[in-house]
Amino acid sequence: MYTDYSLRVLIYLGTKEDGKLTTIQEISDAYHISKNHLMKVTFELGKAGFIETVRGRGGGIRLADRPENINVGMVVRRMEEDFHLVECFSSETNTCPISPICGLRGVLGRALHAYLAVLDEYNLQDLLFNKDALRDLLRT
Amino acid sequence: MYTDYSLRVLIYLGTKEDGKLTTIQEISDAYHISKNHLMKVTFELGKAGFIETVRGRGGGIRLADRPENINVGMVVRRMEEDFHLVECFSSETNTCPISPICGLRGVLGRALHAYLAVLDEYNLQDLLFNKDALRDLLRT
DNA sequence: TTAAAGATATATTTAAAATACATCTTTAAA
DNA sequence: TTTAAAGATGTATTTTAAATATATCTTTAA
Repeated sequence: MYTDYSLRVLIYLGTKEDGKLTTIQEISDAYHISKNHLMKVTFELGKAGFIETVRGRGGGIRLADRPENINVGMVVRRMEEDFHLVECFSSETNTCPISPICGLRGVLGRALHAYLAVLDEYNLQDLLFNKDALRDLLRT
Repeated sequence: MYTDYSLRVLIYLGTKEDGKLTTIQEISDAYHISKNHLMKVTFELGKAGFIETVRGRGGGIRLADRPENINVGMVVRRMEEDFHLVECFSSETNTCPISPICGLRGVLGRALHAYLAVLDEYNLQDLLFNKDALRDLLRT
């Protein structure tokens, strides 16, 4: 749900010097997305432990760890709560009568596993290989 | 978009005797989903060549090929037009300033590829291994 | 010729995402 | 010690897309 914006926030923070704080306003300006919405994203990123948040004047957010240690698969798993491809993935709302014996969930589950396995091969550092160019595009 | 219902329609048709026609009404009743919506799904399934449609009295729909020859990956690819995980996947509406040099699209693209590769390993016949039980659940 | 079936366009409803608004808490600086 | 800048948090509105509904048309077997 917050996956897109979460990754963008982490990329933004990754272009900053280590330990430097960044305000949500600044990221909101850079990507032209709602500051209020970003506050929720950063709140979740903080709860999940990917970033540190510092309240009060002079505060802001920063990566909680080095980019090499922030795994893309983990971020997606934490920020995208339901990978609900077909109705039967969420048992509360499922109404499909064949779900008890249907092979679909297994097949789609295996596919999802493969999807996340690829993301597990990458960390934030891999997305920052051209850090200088990213900085340029984000500070114009 | 139509993926869930498309697969359910194909499973339903797969439980029928070869060549037998099934009305959309019948499938709508079995799954308790909107007949009008299913008509759009079957229309697309027909256009994509997965089913044959027969208009007029006594008409209906049937699989266009044997279940072994209907690949799950192909169905998902055809029925789910946009696998739009982050904004930059659809260039028309993309506003992300870093998309020209961002590594995210590549990584997510590779993950999507792995996802579909798993689905490519399965065909409709694989989803019908317990055809009799499926029939029971669908005709009650 | 009529009724049953799919074809097709438009409109409405529903649900979720995105955004906006408002108020609170924290904390550094004046 | 007050104030302003920052994040925290809850609620409401807007936007978008999916799902459903309505209506009319075409096809075709009985």
